[in-house]
Amino acid sequence: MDTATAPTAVSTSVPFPVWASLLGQPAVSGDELLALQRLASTRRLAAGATAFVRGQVALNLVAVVSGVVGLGTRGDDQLFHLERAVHGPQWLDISSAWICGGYAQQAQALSAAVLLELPVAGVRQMVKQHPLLADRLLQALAQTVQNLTGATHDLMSKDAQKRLATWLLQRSTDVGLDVALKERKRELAAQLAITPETLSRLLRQLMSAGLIEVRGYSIKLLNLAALQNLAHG
Amino acid sequence: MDTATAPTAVSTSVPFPVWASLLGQPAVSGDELLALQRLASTRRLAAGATAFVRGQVALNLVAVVSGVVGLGTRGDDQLFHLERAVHGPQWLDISSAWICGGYAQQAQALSAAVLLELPVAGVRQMVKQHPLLADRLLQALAQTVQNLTGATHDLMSKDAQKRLATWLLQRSTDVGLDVALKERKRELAAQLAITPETLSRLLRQLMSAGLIEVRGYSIKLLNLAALQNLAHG
DNA sequence: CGAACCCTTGATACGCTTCAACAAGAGTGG
DNA sequence: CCACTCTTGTTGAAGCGTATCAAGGGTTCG
Repeated sequence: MDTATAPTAVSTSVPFPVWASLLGQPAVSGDELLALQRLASTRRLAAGATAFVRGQVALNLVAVVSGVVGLGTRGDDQLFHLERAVHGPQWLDISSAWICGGYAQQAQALSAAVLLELPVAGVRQMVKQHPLLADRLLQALAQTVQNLTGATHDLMSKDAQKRLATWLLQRSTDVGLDVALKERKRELAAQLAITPETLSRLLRQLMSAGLIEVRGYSIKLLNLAALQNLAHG
Repeated sequence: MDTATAPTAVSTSVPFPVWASLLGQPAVSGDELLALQRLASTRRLAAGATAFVRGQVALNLVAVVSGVVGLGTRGDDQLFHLERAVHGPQWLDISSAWICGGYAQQAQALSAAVLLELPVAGVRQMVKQHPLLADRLLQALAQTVQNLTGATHDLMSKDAQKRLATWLLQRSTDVGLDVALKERKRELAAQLAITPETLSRLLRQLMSAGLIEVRGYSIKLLNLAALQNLAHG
């Protein structure tokens, strides 16, 4: 257990790059940033701790500053069924708070993590005087919509192999031809909406076909063209 | 063919209830509405006409005023694969335009339809002077995110029967215990991400179990409790 | 050392798709 | 009017894709 077993709400300063990552380019002015800083509060979560549950009244825009937080639903038997993993710094939920109603999902820290919480009431006030902030928030929400649209599309019209190929290619553009898994394979499987067993079989299958090379948590892409063909064909 | 074979861009006035439906409550002021009216342009689409295609640069927020427009992707062979049907008055795409990049999906009129287009550049200007509009847009986007989150969740953790039960119950709350299909069954199937054949079998199955009664395009729910049990269990 | 994970592998089962055939309207033209 | 075709929904048989269950190997850690 960490020293921070009880989630504490402290007004710690959040580093600038975090804001840049959340609000995108062009950067908001230092003026607005200061106001945001005053509004924001941070919360430390121990691994396994719950950030919020489905249905809980959403008063804050929530972001992950550092660490990994999983989004999903609690199963019937208290068990947590992971659907998506969010690595900081990134928004965790910018949609629920704008609407009267609760969070749509449950969030649970997969590692020790630091959360950033922005009371939506305060943000509403700020938006009135800082149009640029409104623009950044609209863009962030729009990006979320695009991502989710892509995810739904993939789920509806691609099989597991195609989804895996798509995921590998997306990761490769960030890093290079070597994809180093930052997550457990079971978390990757959850993101792809398949079981760990199926993921294992698919990786073996792609390896046998000579498209990739798997060594533990490091995957080397050997045949980009074939992978792209798989992903989009 | 209709009289409007060529999509025409005319600055027709859009009725008030449409704006109310798009922007939600509390209503924006008449002042802002007038400015929006000046900004907006409408486009008539014949059945089958294409509103926009995937990748096309998105300059407008797009809404359906009346009629039905399908969102999906063009298959390999020019064929259109339907993923979601949008009935007017409702937003068709409020996310793509905010981001540098194109539309995420293709949109095609399923019936004769009227589109409303708002140039995002103009909306950006308006947002600076009308904070209430910004708030309404944020809410609309947030609602879209919630809907998509729900959709992805359903796809990942519910089988076809559960999704159908969920859909029936959702429709029933709007209308009553009789659900009258406004769409072809194949469109419903597409929304549920199943084939028409499977939908037919599922309906028969639920009918045999005495949970519903199907007569053509009208479905009567006979056992709400059992359906809810199916949907959420 | 055993315990607790994580990943793998195999056998089997189930859900859904695909393909093919067919019935029931709706529109069309002889 | 009938024959024709087009569309929509239904039904059946077969097959693919993925989940589930069970077992075993590799680590890490107490």
